[in-house]
Amino acid sequence: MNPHQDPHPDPHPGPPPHPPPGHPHTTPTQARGRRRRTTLLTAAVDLLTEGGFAAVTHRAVAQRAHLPLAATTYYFTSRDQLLAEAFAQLIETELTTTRTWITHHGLTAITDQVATADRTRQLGLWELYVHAGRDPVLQTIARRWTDGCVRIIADTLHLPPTDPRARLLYTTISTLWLEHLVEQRPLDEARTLLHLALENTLPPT
Amino acid sequence: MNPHQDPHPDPHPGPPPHPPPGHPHTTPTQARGRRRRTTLLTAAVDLLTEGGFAAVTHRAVAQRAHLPLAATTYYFTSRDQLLAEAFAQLIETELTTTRTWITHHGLTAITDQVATADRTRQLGLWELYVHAGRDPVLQTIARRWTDGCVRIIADTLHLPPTDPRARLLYTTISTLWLEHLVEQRPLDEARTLLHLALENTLPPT
DNA sequence: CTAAAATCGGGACACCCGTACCACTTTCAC
DNA sequence: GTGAAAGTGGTACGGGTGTCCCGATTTTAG
Repeated sequence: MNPHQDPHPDPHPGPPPHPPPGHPHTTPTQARGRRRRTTLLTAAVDLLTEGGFAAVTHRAVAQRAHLPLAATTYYFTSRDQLLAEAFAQLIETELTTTRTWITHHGLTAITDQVATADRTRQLGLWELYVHAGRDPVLQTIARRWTDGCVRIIADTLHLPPTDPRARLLYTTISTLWLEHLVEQRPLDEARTLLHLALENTLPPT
Repeated sequence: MNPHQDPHPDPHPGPPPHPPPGHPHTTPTQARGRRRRTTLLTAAVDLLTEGGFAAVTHRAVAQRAHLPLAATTYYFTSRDQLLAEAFAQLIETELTTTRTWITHHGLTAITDQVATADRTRQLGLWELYVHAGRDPVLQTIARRWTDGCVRIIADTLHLPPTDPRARLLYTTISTLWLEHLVEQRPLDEARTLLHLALENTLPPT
């Protein structure tokens, strides 16, 4: 990932009056800059969902955003940071999307939501999720993802957020989802198993 | 993945007397060659489990196997084929390992097996599993993996291989495993949930 | 023993990558 | 207005990658 490692040891330490000469690497102060930054970010998210993980390169992102190559290094310290922010944004939108879907269609319709949504998009999501196991920064984002999903299930079933039954149901849904995505197993099996899981964990009152 | 695409359109079709001049790309006829091929394969598996997915490059594999770079392209048509075979082998060994573990220690001890085993190794496994969603060849191997795991659970619980309860239990175990791997959640929670799942799906007789 | 087939391995090609450089323009505080 | 700060973008560098070429070597068939 890092061809060179710290080619500028900065022989004269001390509080830099500013980051190098230029390079905000955070939220820019000017309006256009902020717009550009978010443009780059959404371009990164799109690439992530299309070609997965390896498709998010500086050049590809810049081209997708119709910005020069140097813009990516200007607004983001490194590819890793870009990836992390893209991951976080992807997860937030995904969480709100599924939450509204479930409140409208009910929990058991989650199988249809999975079937409907963009397959490669979800593959990119899981790809990055697994990759998070090797990167502490991404790891916290991954936890946010799992917690969010469990929370949605708990809310839908009117359970307390920490009820182990919600957690348990999520484990089943998660695997069914991932298997459908990766192995393209038929949806009927997933539906059947989901109903079975619901009966097991929430015996009919 | 493919810098060039088919630079040799082979203007004179017809059954090639042999693959190009050399290049078996399958099991070699000579003993030494067969040994070399498996050496490369295990080197690929090792790299896969250490650095994940992106670490399996021709050069890295060759160096690990103490063979020249050209050996990798000689015994495997492409990096993708190498990856596929490494994936298949990794899964077979993993399946037999967990099977013997479970028959010795019982199903609920699976959490300890997960805790014991090499973390990066399992991350590489899941990484490739998700990647299989984009590659039909890997997809069949991924199915073999899931089916094998379900089969192990069914056998352990003396259930018929297609019993949905075994399938359901696997979904829970799978997610708990993956979450422990990626998010490094505490093992206690996993143990508790596993017991809960067992009680739910197999009510005490 | 000999020729053909299989195998070997060093080097090269073409490409893509992340990042840094640096002259240039725009924006903004005073 | 004016100078500093922020932003901009073409370009270059050093490195890694998959794959191929092709002469040299080994194995094997006849």
